[in-house]
Amino acid sequence: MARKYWLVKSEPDEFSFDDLKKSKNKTTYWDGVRNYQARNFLRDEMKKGDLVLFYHSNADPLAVLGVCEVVKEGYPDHTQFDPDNDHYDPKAAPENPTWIMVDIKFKQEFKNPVKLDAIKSNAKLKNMKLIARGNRLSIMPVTKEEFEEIIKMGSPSLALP
DNA sequence: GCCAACGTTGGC
DNA sequence: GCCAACGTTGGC
Repeated sequence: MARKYWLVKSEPDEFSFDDLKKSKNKTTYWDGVRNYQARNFLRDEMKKGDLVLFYHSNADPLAVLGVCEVVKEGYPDHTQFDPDNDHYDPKAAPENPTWIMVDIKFKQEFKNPVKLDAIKSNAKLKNMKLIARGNRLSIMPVTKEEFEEIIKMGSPSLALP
């Protein structure tokens, strides 16, 4: 199976790219996704070794900060069972979890964060879901071509395996 | 802070 | 199963 490419959004006030870099083993579990379409990506399609663009939403600047990698495939998001957690879901049952998370690991920080404006004005990126009208998905697939173009804009010298 | 767009909920 | 109401997202 060929490697897939993704983009995840995070509000840096909640969890920033820097927070990921400072996490233990530069790895975190991607909890709190409560959208079925995004859940299906987490559960069915994100595989170990897939590469992920890390985007800051509701932020200044609005930009892709760098790249991380899926290091653990979909497993139950424990926060759905925790009444004290903001993402608690009273309808979720441990024997049949509704919500799924993966683990991602920091891989590369861009020299130049790739700003939303730059993405919008790049003709090669005009079909990115990120800039589609009304898009609210927090996890979305990115094509190989789009991924490579973003890399080129962010860290021209970076060679990816 | 505004508001358009979208997903979810719940009454019928 | 429809759809109005509501809550959330996220750029501006």
